[in-house]
Amino acid sequence: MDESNQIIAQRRQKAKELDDLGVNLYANDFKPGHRIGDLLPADNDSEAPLHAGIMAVAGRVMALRKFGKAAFLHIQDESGRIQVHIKRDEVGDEAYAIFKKIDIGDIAAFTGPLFRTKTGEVTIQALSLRLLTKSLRPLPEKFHGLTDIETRYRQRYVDLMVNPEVRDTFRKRVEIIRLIRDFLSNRGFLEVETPMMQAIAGGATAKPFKTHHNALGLDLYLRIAPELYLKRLLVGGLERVFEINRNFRNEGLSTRHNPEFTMLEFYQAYATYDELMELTEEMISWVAMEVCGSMQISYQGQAVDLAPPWRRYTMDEALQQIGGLSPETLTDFNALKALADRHGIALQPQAGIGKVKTELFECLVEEKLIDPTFITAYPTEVSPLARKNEENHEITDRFELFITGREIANAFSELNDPDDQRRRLMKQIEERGEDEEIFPVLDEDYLRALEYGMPPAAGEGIGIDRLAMLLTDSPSIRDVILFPHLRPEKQS
RNA sequence: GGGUCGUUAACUCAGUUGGUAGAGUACCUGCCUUUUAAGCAGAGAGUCGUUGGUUCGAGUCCAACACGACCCA
Repeated sequence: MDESNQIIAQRRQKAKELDDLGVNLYANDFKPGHRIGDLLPADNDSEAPLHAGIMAVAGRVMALRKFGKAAFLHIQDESGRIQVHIKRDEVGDEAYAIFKKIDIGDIAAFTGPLFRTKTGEVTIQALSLRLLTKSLRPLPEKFHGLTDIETRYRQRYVDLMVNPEVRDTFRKRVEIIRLIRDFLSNRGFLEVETPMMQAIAGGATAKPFKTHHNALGLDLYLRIAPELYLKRLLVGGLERVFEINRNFRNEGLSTRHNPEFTMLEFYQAYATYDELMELTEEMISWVAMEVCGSMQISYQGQAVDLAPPWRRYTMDEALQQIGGLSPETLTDFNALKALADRHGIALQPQAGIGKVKTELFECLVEEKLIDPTFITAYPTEVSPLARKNEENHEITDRFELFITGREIANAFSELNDPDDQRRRLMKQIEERGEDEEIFPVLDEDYLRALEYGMPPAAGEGIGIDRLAMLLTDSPSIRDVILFPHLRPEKQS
């Protein structure tokens, strides 16, 4: 696709010819009077009266059918696509000569009244035209469009231009986030921003990206979670806070993982994880209703019913009823370890019964949870920031939400006992194994904050990308991230 | 990290047993004032991902590498 390409050379030649005629190839003095979508009758009503008067629209030329002294073309702006009819007799010889040098892909403006063609299509009868931006590269073919996945991700601008369903997906993504903001704001949550660059990357178990601040002579990490900062705000007296922003994890890429991804976290003082289950059901089903028009949706051919209430299992129940474990196995550490071994699960020597159960759950149960399902009673061993259950200290007051076999949310009543928190973080550090990139040091300031007293609270994280995948029926996380990470192209 | 598949014109794709590369769209020229995958006629366009190897001869066979997709870890 270098500059010696024939089509590009021809377009550059046309651009030069237009320039020689005194046409500004990159004019910025035209103000559209109308959005294209506003000119088109709703529901394709073929009887609807048309707007009267002279319309002035601008957009990208997406299709062009020339007939010598007249032509039809389609121009597209963000709101829609409309046909334009242009006749030499209407616009004059000079303007028509310029029009003949306009290519598919150029951005142009047209003015004129609306009419219907004999096939009934609402069309602008051009009285004048302006070239606004010359395009030097050809658009993908009109019928098959752009389907090559690599090009679609690398050149998302072309993907967005020619694939309306891609524009639709990203509009829905924006809408999902807006609705969540509204939902939480209406419940008195305050949207806050906490550091992306952290000296200690806490709040989750993941490898962070490392960076360096020159003036401070300080290594910093891109955050893997905002959790510990948001809970500091609870200490400070902000009783309902949320943040929707990027987290960064220095791990592999897949259809479900991008190294930077968008996370909602919210915290509510004096609430418990039970209340957050209700809030989550209400919020996600409402967002689905608003975005998809129904709570019964389809994901990759699979029916998913998002209407509350949602199923709830404790982890032990799920392991028995869905994973097929017997009650005896569930309490027999050696039997659990043997079962894990049979499923090829590699366990650290220090792994306790809670860790083994969690691994078995991920292996045997997770992918079978298609309709929304809350899994509660997570082992304390795998929940270092969650409050222990009052009756049973081996489990926490925590849930995770699974839909279509994927973890969508993780929430718990918060641990606010500073001494217990210190012990649990220390245990994590001791057991981190050889991987020192995880949990580099104890976050003493967080513990100090807890010592001031954090109100009892519950908090939750929801993966926005995965929620967007679900509600836009997208098979890959890359389909809901505008510019997903790929290896750089070779520079020619 | 491992496995499978893919990479050919701007786009979407063919390419047989190894014998100097094809189509549609796009682009260019001509005709054409209600078309919409407009039509008709004609022309041009390729480092077959990269680098090696086998061979008289490689898009095709072999190897390594690059990029991507999917699956597994």
